[in-house]
Amino acid sequence: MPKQVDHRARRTQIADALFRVAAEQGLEAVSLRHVAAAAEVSTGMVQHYFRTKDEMMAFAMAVVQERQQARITERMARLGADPGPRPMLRTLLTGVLPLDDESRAYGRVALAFLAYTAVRAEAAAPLREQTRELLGFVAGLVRSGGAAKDPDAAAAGLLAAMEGLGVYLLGGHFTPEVALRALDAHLDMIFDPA
Amino acid sequence: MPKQVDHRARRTQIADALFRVAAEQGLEAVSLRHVAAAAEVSTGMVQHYFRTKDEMMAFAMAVVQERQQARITERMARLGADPGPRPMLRTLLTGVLPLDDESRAYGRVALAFLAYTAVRAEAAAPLREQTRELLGFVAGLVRSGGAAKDPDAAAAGLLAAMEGLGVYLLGGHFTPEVALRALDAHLDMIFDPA
DNA sequence: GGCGCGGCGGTACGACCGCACCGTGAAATC
DNA sequence: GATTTCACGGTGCGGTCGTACCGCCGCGCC
Repeated sequence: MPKQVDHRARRTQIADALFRVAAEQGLEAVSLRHVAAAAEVSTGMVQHYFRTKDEMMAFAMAVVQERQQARITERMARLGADPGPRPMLRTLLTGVLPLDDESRAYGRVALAFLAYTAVRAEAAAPLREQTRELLGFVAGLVRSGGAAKDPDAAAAGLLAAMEGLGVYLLGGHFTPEVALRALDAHLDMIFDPA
Repeated sequence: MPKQVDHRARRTQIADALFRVAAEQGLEAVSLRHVAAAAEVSTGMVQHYFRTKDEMMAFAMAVVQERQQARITERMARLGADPGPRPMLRTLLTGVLPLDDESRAYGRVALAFLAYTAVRAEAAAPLREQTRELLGFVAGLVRSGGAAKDPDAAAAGLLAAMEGLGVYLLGGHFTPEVALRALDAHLDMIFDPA
């Protein structure tokens, strides 16, 4: 056996370069050469770790999902034991929102992938699964709040509001202040109907 | 003066071809040749009406916006005189949601443009303006409903929920039934807090 | 200590891209 | 009816794309 290389680490490092390119210039600027240049490696090396561009894209999408998932669970874990459903929800939702520069960069990439999967139906399944799981989790929290008439519908609306706020934040339509105020107003309506 | 040609009509006809290509294969498949082929004209003709590709894209984006605006005002007009804020809002929001095949195609294109503008900041201004106007209108309706504590925040949340529901519908994460149920639950919370 | 194989760089190919630029044809003007 | 002017169609150029493929380098095993 020749030189030992951690394939997953190398692939992740290439995917990070892909994110940088996509966040700055959009997904259509993502080419093997550009990604290789951003990663400061040769195009041959990129090809060595991803046999085709589609394979690279699929891996990058999976990484985005994993990071999102990890970000959520990490934030939830840091919250401590059972702080009640509303703080948990708020932590979850604000954790996903693109409020700082780093998460805005990720958000741009995620949005690009979203548009990408809208046309390539076969790549949309994992995203759907993630939404489904998140929806179930949110619905459970809403239900335990006890004030919503239709917890499933409320959870779907809340998740959709978060997604929309994210889109508007990325487009610069809303400021973070407006988005957070809208989110809190929404949580008020669910947990504390006047 | 030689042959009389309605420039706007020709440009719109080309833009429609662009929409077909973008809806089926994504924005990255939009090239002068593909659009020309979809419009069943020569690439030279496309170039004659749009000096550059960017000009064509900008025009197409403007058309999407105009159609969206027209769709909204037409639906509102058909509603009759003063049916109250909640039915007006519901008509407005369901009018924008991608619930049938045609509006799903438009939605895919709009989503692609959204990701497009997330990277080209100079093209985002008209979209921002449209959101701002819509937000003002929705806020007025929410305010006249009288039940919301913070009408501006509620309007922002409602608009965001609509956008998010649209995205989830396009991605197939939500069925139209779920989306409408979530929307009605959201309107319930705003107009009829239990 | 040669050998083999994985890691990796580099090049070439065919396709497609945006765009510049040509030529032609026909309608309106004088 | 000559001329001007717009409306196209077609071709070619320079560049980038994804991908196939070759060849070297160096580590680990027999």
